[in-house]
Amino acid sequence: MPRAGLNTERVVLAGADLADEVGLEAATLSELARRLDVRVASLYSHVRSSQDLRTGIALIALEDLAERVAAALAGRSRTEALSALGHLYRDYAREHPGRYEATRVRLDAETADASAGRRISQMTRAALRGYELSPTDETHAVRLLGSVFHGYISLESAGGFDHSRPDSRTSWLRILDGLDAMLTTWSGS
Amino acid sequence: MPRAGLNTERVVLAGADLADEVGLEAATLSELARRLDVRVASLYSHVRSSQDLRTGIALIALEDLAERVAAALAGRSRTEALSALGHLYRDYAREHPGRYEATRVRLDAETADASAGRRISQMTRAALRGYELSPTDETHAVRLLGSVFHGYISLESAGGFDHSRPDSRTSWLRILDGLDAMLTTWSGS
DNA sequence: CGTGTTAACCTACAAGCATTAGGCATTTGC
DNA sequence: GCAAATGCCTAATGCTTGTAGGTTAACACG
Repeated sequence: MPRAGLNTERVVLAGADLADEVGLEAATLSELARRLDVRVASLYSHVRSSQDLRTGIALIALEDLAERVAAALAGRSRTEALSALGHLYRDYAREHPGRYEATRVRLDAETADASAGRRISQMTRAALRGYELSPTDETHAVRLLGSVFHGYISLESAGGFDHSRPDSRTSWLRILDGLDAMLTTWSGS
Repeated sequence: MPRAGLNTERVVLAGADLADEVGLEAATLSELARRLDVRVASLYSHVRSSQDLRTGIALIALEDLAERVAAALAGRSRTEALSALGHLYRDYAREHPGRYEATRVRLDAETADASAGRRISQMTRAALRGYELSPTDETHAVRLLGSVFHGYISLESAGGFDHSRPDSRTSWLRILDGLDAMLTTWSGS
């Protein structure tokens, strides 16, 4: 019988696609094996554990995001950069819900440090430079943006804004606008 | 042999406590049965399913929160109300991490409608009245606050702000301050 | 004080997932 | 063509959820 010809990368990629389809929770090794037409035990040659698969998906997602962040921020600053970042995250979460979910799994310190996560926060920080905040406020701002982006996306994907007016996109625009104004105000304080 | 004397309320309460201790994910019916010194199957007399238990925990948590929100908002408006709300959520999430997590489980429309969640959003809306926003902006503001609170708490509890300066509380204060300023600005637009 | 009903609890079982151990077969490098 | 590495397998264990159906304690009532 012919082999599937798997390796770690292919397994994790297939895992990421599966997570996008059925949600991270439901992206089990069993289901993955079924899709790859392979026995569950075989996956353990490529992935250490179920948790390890999730970590792998998270790393892929962070790489994806870092790439998009870099592209989105090129040549932009302040209002434009902020808006680009906001839309980017929201779009990514819609396009790749499973991968996005995975970015919230806890990584141990070393893994997190070696991940694209660091690059992302550095780029975000750099994008905020246009607001001319104090270094401390820059940190607060990075945390604020992370919170709003993640929080909004999370509530939205949980269906929190469905069936209620105004539509979600309108709120999103208004919020990005508000954040821009807020950071502009921070410049002076 | 003596009976444990359980009923739905006691089981769900014990489930909530368990979730606070070990996390919502790890609060399984098996573990719960172990703690209550009862067989797993017996729990099915009180709870329809594992998901049903989680829903029950969510409803408890929403009740808890509604109560606290009501107390926190009494006699406060604008800056004070916003700050009280912010601290309240953050404190609750620290005090009852499992219950807080449960507030994020998807509820079906009827359940959500009958839950304390509605009351919470109504009270939140009322608290914002002091900013004299347009009805539309009031909705945007409720969504923004929900996003920031949930997002920050989520990132913080995932350890995102550990081992980095300035400490998390300082950022939290700064962010609440910024939100207040932002809503104040919205009044005029 | 029996007696019947209800509710609490049980045993037994089936099915799904994660994980490990150990073995066979296909590729690949030499 | 052969050895080593790699890919995949079967088998078995343990944990979780969930269902079916049986037993017994508690309690109200004649």
